[in-house]
Amino acid sequence: MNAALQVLQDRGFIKQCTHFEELSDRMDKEKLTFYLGVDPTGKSIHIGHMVPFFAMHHLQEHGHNPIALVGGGTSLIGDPSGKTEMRKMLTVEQIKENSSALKQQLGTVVDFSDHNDPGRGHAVMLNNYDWLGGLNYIEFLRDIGKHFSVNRMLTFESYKQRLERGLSFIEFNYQLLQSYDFLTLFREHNAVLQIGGDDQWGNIVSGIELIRKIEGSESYGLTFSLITRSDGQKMGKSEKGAVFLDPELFSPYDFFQYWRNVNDEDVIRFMKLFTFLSLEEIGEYDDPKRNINEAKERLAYEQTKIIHGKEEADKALKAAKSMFGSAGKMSTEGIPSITVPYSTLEMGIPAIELFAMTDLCATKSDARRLISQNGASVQDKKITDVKAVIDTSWLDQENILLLKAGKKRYFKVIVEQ
RNA sequence: GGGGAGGUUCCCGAGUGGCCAAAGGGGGCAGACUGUAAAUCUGUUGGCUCAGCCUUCGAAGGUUCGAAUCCUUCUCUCCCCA
Repeated sequence: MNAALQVLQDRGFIKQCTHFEELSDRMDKEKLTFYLGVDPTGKSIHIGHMVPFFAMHHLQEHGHNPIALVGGGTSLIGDPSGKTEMRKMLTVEQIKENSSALKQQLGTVVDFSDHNDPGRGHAVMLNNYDWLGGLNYIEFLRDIGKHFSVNRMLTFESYKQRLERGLSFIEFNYQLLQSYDFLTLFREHNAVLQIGGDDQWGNIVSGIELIRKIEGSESYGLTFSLITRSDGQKMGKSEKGAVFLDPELFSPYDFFQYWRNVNDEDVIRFMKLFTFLSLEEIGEYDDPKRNINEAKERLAYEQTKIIHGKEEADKALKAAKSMFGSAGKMSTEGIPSITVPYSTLEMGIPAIELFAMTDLCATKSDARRLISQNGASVQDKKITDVKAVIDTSWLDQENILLLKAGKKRYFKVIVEQ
């Protein structure tokens, strides 16, 4: 088997492939250009979207050339695959904004630079709005639409589900546009392989058929397992909402904690998918005699390093160790914080208000609840009185208040003179 | 175009004049147990100046001492027929 495919196989990425043998042979002979569609539906992607990008990374490292295709045109429509409802349509401006943020985030795993490393492929980012935006409806129907059979489209799993609940015509066209994307990239960039999550299987296959019908050429599709957690929770969802890559939306410390707390059953699998550690090294952690918490810590560290950089990863690790470690001086670096003026504390501030100011509690009622349920601490002292007041006597020598909610959510309040 | 069913608190989903801040489940949070895990059990889950008050049941009006519940108009969704 081709080396690059072997890597993906061994790491547990691959779900389905249109013609595996043929693709493998071809990848042995030449460096391919392949593409992956990304929907710019938000300011930030979250880790649930990352699997295909890690796959992209591995392929790039083997010399193949990635195209990250931003769905600027298609997201004006919304892909019905796997969704129970129609998606919100976005404006062109929103999409532009989202796209640039996206590129930066993808840059953490895919190298978009103009490097001269001969072993590594060159990546580009394109936007399908460039060719979909000015499309002529009549021409499109005549040239592309005639190749699609409605009967066949209705047999696709992704449409079947939607037929129960209702499917608008606009969404029904999504498959045609995505197929047209593949055709365009095939023609203009010689892209012969499309990768994506397994929910994209139907759309990918359609694209391949379109290319075969119009160009008479072979192209390939490769999909990756949709990652589920062993507890059935959706990947990338946490109590704080989606685990975004944008540090503004989801702090590196919480990001680290998210990975630190994955289920036992998921650790090794996630190490393979979400880190660049060698399989040998991962194998060492996959040993029942070994403390599984070491593996979790490593997973959290490596993943944070990839997305937020070494510095943030070190900080998060250090903070985690001192917070949860038995002894030693607390290191509060890397813990999410807010800054308040000294005067706020001088008069004393109700603990409820203090907690409500942080991300630990959404409202004062929330803070009240936390305290009455014995979940709130300041400087490691449990607050049991709902009416407790915090003043300057609580400050440590660095003028910091360390707040804790529950057993593992920390927040620090920096008091400025 | 005709006919029908609906829009309830984060989600699903009860409720059809006062006992409704609204059952039940899911999810979240907290506590117990632990390994910063899972599972399990318990509590909690609109806001606030918290024994009280304020704002919520698609939107706006109306009836009533009193409306998520009744009436009117509007709006959106789904289904059947054309």
